[in-house]
Amino acid sequence: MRPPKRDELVREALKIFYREGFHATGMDRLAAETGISKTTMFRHFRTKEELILAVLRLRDEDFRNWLFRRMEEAGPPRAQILAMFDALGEWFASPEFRSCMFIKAASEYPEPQNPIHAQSAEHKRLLYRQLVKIVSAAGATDAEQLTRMLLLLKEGAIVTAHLGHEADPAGDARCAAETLLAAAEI
Amino acid sequence: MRPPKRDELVREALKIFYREGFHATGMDRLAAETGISKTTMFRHFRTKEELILAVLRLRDEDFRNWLFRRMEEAGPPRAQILAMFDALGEWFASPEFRSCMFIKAASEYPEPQNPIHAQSAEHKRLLYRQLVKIVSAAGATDAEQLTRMLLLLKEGAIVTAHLGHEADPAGDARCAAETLLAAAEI
DNA sequence: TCGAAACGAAACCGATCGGTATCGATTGAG
DNA sequence: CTCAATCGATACCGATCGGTTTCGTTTCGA
Repeated sequence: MRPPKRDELVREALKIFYREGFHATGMDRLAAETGISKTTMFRHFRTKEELILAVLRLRDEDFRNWLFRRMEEAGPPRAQILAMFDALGEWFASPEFRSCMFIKAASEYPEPQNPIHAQSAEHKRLLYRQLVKIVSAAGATDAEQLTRMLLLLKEGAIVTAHLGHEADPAGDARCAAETLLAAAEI
Repeated sequence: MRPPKRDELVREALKIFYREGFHATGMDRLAAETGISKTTMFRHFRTKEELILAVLRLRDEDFRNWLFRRMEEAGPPRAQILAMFDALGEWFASPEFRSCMFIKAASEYPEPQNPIHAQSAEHKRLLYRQLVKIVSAAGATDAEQLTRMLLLLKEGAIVTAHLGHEADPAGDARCAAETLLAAAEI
């Protein structure tokens, strides 16, 4: 039982930051809602920013693990790519869905040199590197370009699902992705 | 010279909110940076939220006017659609670019029933209605679905340009759009 | 059993939050 | 000229911000 409170804090803070936003969530309310004292919080993290960075690290791990595990279950590369959009659709349908944590973080910390912004960008870079392997395996001629296009659809679907009236952004994205794959002879 | 300060305030507040975020910008600092006294600010707007809503109304008008005027210059419907992505590319290249104001607003006010969130959603809806006419004129069989797909690319390009390492998200989006148009026989 | 480390309760810090109150100066239309 | 509306300066309000300090309690391995 070394630092269990630290992990518990990061997990709980993730939920609250995701639900309410970063600036809107004060450390006092964080302490009240998690049941973890402010003293303990600031013993593990010297600043709020450090806590946020830890939260984003956890989210990056959780999200990429979840997404690519879902995709792997689909079988061959082409099916894996399309399965990404099916997974997104399930995510959007959950009542807790409130857009992408990293898009939100970058929105609240807009300067590119900000550590929180930079770490959010890193998440997107890792996603890209992971996806480009699958697109390559699917036999794409220009796998990098196709990957970038597919990720545009993914990001667009996320913000549209959060902001939109649209019935099924994940389905639209999947449909567009099928067209892109067909044009790439995949 | 009826209420010139009001308009000036909204214009200046737009810049600052866009640059720094909503929660991060206090009314005191807004007064200091605009040179308009807090007294006057609160005479025109009863709350910060009312000011933000006015800012978003202005932004909605400005952005849609700018974008669709740019598109009209391109000539026929198909060229107009592609011109949207060229316009985005120019926007991304400007040093003041910091993502989409409405995506940011929805990020900071995540609950759908929040007035700021709702008004941001309304902007996206107006964009959709305007674009679907052009896509229809281009001769699309399912203009609504095609419009939704094109807007996914647009939103994806915006967040990727803000968050990304990517060299040219607008170019990638345009390229994907060309594929979608070709598949729709346009 | 002892000591170090992890924890909590609570008070405290200066700064800033959104918003108000008071009062006097400026201005423009009748 | 007058009167009402617009504006600014300044001080103020209670609440909350991120962060610290103090001190007492719990826990667990050596």
